[in-house]
Amino acid sequence: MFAALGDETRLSLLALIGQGSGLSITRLTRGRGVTRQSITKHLGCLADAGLVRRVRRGRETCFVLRPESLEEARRSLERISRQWDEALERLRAMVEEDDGPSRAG
Amino acid sequence: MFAALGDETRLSLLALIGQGSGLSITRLTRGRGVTRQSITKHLGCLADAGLVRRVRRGRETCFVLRPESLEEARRSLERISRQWDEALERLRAMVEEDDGPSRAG
DNA sequence: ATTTCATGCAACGTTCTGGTTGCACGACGG
DNA sequence: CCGTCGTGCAACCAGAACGTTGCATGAAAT
Repeated sequence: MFAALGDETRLSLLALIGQGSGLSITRLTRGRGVTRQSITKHLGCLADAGLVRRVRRGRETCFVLRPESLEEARRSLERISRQWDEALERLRAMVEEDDGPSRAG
Repeated sequence: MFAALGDETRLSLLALIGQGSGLSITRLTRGRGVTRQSITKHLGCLADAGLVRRVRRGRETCFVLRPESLEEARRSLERISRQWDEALERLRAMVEEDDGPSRAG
């Protein structure tokens, strides 16, 4: 999922979808200087990561955001930050004694 | 930066660094089934993305987390979610009238 | 029915990425 | 000093990712 977010095109695509929910592929392709197929692939990638959802509307395929996934990503990041905090606190505790981190792993 | 997070190895590396700050490259390589050089590259990638910082300690190079960057990533995600919320509200406003989103773009 | 529009699929080429090997260098311990 | 440990750098390879072209299909407009 972070891999899906890790591409410039996909990230901007995601932002665009977030702004105007329900945009078609052709619409999403405008002004990017790449072909529609390329965008289609990126969109597939985003959908595959669960970040967007495909909605068929007549002859066009529209995409809508799935905020739940974004939330999930944020939580992952938060978890890592939190580990950092805990590590810091543990470190501080160790410094109190003068033994050192012999069994740190 | 999301690209840096988008790799399984790097993500776990980041988590490990978060747990035991100040781990050396060789230490970080243990039990991964890949060579030290590979890990070195990943670490360079993380450092390049500003997610970790290199700290030279004698003959070994240790890595420490930079929580600020994680925070920044979380904010990006939050911004996109937020856009979604706003879009939703705008959409609702349109439905109130009975015209529909004809000039959505 | 025909034309046009929006897509989907598959094959292909090029560029990145992740991983490996081999070698050189600086730091630590005896 | 000498041997060992932990790194850094460069060359190289295989597989994945990005992007393109060409063609086929279903829906909307005329």
